[in-house]
Amino acid sequence: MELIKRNTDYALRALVHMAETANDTIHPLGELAAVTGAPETFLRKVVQKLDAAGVVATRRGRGGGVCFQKDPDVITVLEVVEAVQGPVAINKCFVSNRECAGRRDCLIRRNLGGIQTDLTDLLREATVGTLARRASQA
Amino acid sequence: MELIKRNTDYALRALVHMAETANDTIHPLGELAAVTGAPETFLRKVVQKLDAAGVVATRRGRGGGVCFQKDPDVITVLEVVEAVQGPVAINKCFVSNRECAGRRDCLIRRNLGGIQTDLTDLLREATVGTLARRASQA
DNA sequence: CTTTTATAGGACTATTTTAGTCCTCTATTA
DNA sequence: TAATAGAGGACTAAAATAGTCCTATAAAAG
Repeated sequence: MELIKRNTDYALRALVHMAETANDTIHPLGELAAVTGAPETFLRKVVQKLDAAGVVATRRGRGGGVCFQKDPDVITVLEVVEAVQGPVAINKCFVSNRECAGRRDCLIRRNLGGIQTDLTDLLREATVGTLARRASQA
Repeated sequence: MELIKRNTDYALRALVHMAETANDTIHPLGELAAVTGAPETFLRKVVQKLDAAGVVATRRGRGGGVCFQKDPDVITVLEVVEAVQGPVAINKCFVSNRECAGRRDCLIRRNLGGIQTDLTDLLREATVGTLARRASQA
């Protein structure tokens, strides 16, 4: 099981690449696709989700592309994962209650809630900004 | 994304059920299937993996079934997840190096290793024994 | 005002993973 | 030796993930 799927992996690599230049630089998709190794059409879908989540902004037409919509230092890994993949859950009980419907007697729900919280906290501690700084220390 | 898939969910529910009786009680698969809501043939596969991992032992023939091979208090959730689903990884980089092949310059590998470690630690802290005790305090 | 460049967005397909079934075989014990 | 219970492999089904394609729209340059 992999927590971070390919789409989020592409997103993180693209965002860290962007964080290595001035924050208002506009990066065309072609550039991001080259840097991340993602197919450009696929990366576009990923970027659209980051846009919808308010992480990046996009511009069409000549000179268009992708730039940050907020400071990389306040963009958490959790935020990116959730924007691109959807909610992070330890199991079905924590995804819209569709499995256990919040039943009081649900074993998993009652016992693993703490792990769920700790996991999301972990993902909230890392930001795109910190990743970029650590990445640039060769 | 769900960290705990259905097979592991079944496994945990079955193990906690078993932990609520004497440790050497033999539970036929039919009983475990009824308690967990899993199809019996599917649950058998799950039990086989727990057996291979040394978590439970099985007996064939009349009066046969499944019992603990070690104390529920030393069976960690991580152990169950890994036995049933395979390795827990934050992303491809941490599954047999097949994506980044351990490259020094792999962004994800260098930066998210800490989260990987913290996550497995979380899953190691909970045991079947503690889950069972918390489940029985209605 | 039209050509060029670049993203938007939806429908579609392919691949992989997860879930579950089925059938034959072997072990156990009454 | 009949009945019961798991072993193990081949197979199918369903769902999630990954990726493609086509048409439309926006922006800027000429």
